[in-house]
Amino acid sequence: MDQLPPDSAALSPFPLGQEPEWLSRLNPPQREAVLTTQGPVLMLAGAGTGKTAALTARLGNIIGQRLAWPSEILCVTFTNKAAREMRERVGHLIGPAVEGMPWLGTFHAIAAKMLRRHAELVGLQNNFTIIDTDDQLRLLKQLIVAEGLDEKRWPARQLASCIDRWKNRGILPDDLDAGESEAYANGKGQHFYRLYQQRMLALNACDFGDLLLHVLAILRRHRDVLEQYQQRFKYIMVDEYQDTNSVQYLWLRLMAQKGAGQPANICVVGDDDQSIYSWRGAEVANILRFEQDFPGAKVIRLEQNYRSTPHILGAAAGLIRENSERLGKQLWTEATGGDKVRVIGVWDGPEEARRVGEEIERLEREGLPLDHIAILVRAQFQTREFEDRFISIGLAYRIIGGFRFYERAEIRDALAYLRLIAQPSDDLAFERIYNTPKRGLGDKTLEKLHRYARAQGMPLAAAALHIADTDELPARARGTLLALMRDFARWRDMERTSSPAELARVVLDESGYTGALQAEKSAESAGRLENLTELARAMEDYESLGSFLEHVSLVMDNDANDDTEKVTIMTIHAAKGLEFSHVFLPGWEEGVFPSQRSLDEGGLASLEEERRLAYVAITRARRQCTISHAANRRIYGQWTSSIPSRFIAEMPPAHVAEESSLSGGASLWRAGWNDRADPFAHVAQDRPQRADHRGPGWQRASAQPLAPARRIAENTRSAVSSAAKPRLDLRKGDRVFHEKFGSGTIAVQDGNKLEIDFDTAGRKRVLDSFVKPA
DNA sequence: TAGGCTCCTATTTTT
DNA sequence: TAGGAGCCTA
Repeated sequence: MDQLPPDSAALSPFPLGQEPEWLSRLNPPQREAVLTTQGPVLMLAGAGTGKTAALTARLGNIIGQRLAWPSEILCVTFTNKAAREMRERVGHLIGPAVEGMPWLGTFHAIAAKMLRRHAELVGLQNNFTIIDTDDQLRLLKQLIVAEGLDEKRWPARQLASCIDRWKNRGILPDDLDAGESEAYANGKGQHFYRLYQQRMLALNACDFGDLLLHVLAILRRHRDVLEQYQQRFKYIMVDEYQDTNSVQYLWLRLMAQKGAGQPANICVVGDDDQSIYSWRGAEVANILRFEQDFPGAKVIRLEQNYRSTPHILGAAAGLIRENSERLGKQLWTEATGGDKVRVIGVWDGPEEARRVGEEIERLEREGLPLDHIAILVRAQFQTREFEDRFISIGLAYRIIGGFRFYERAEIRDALAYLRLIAQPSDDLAFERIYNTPKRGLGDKTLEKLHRYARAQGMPLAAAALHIADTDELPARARGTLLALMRDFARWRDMERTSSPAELARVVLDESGYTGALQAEKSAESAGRLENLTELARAMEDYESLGSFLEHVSLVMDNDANDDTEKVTIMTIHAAKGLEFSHVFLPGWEEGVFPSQRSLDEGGLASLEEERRLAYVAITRARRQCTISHAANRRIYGQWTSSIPSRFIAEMPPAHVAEESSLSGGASLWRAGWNDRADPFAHVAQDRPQRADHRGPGWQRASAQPLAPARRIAENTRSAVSSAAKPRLDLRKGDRVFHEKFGSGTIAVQDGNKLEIDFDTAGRKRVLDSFVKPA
């Protein structure tokens, strides 16, 4: 493995001794992947094997060798983050030439770009709107109700997920077979799918699935367009190929086709063992049959892992070996030593959070920065336990996930205003804001508007203007509508002369939106106002409203620009592609992980996906991986007891160290229980909201003999952290604002820790970095 | 029309 | 448990 294959030197296009550093530091398989520039290549890259380095080096080599211009390379990723990272890293290799890579981006961004060029071929205008799931659901709901169906019996969500699935597979309404149509409302699936697509065209709108589906339809129906792209793209590269769905696959295959006898220059990178998005339409089969799809494909395995210790790799490898249907890889590392994967059994959820918290405090005392530590969970609800605990012990954490920036209600509202300015026919945007902020326009008015708009065949905004001339509406509603439409006319004028950011600020102000939020004065409203400010700030980078709107629907994500050291809490899905020195994996219990739903539905395939998820989780860790399982857990307010996850037993014992607090803890508890009236009153004080829990788990946890030890740990900790400098701008008695708890008054200041009497949430201990002066 | 009350549901979520 | 959605009443 560490010997260069004989032909390797010959492969090098550089004279001996003059190789650039980025090439010579690659290992042999990476090098082979970089230097194989003709024909299809499948790069099977295990976790932590330097996949991105190889991929960017390959790009750099192709451009550096002048095998293609940057504009002749199609390079697709799944996330904006990956695209950004790739652009940056290639930039380091080839310099400003990277600016000329217009076709490096996410599938959706690239598809949108193509679609804007050829929109008329599918009946759209090139300024079509890209709608999000929220708009999609509202639209579907309208259709369902309009067709006289009970929306409760046949939820819009269900229809949305059917349509999504069909689109992911490249099925148009006409191609849908009767069996599939059965999936919604007794065979009405096809009917609704067709209605929805018609409505989308009428609205000049696309959902995410449409972007790819429309482009596929164009490529299939218009040879000239297809050939144009086939000729343009001399090279195609695809990251995370195991996550492609059918449309993406068909799309790539069409584009990669060359004339007879010419090999397709397509290079895909992926890892079948890290395929965890089948529920979003990803087809592992795409990567499994790459060699058949592209005959003569060279398969290159990247198996040398640069991330984890042998024990971590061994545990992960043993686990994933339980799966069938694998291309098979054997990860290895030159690293030696390191701890075994730890498995800890605890009594219940709160104890688990306590243990993890103590462990993290210990690591912190040993000098490990908090941002090297992550807690990776199967499902969002698991984060709460940790959040509660970390707040009470004053441990800095950050939760990744939940709402993305542009999914927040206030951002969507603001965007709806802007969309309606850019496109008066955007009915969905109109509906969203016509009574936001509240201006006294209700359902009755909207219904009339709808009727009028349909009868006249015009968009809602136009109908609003027209109807104001009639007696259809009461005078007050008429006046309000007219005023609103006048505002829009004014904003549209302004759009031509002002920057998007300026326009946004004016619109939010003049519409009364910010005013309404300011008047609200709730814990959330302050945060919302801040988000709106942030939105306007983000718009400053854009020339036109149109370019901003395109960007926001496809590319905008909120990387918390927060550089303080914090423990990261997130789902395993969100952690794919990341690495941490120390990783905690809580909740490895049957029913939680693997999740109950995957056990109930989906059979073996879905169990194997859970197992891949476990594999991804373990391989995030560089030095230490700690798995825990609790005997009791409260899920949806119900105490449930569970057994350890099967995945624990599937890891080879040689790489695992098991410890349990259960036997010792429980027997000690039994011995001492009668002697103590309420030995853990202080625990209850910590969490008064939990004092009424009388479930067995709670009682046992309260009685945990670990608690005194914990008290000591906390004392030690505060002795240490008293040294942390208090903030000079805060003092006892000051009014402050906390994002989660709202406003309150500082009662105690202890180093960087505060005890605050919150107006609504009561007294809490928090870190001063979490509050700001009110 | 708006706010209050009750009922219902509940993974993962790159775009 | 908790949040959202829909229904009902002032």
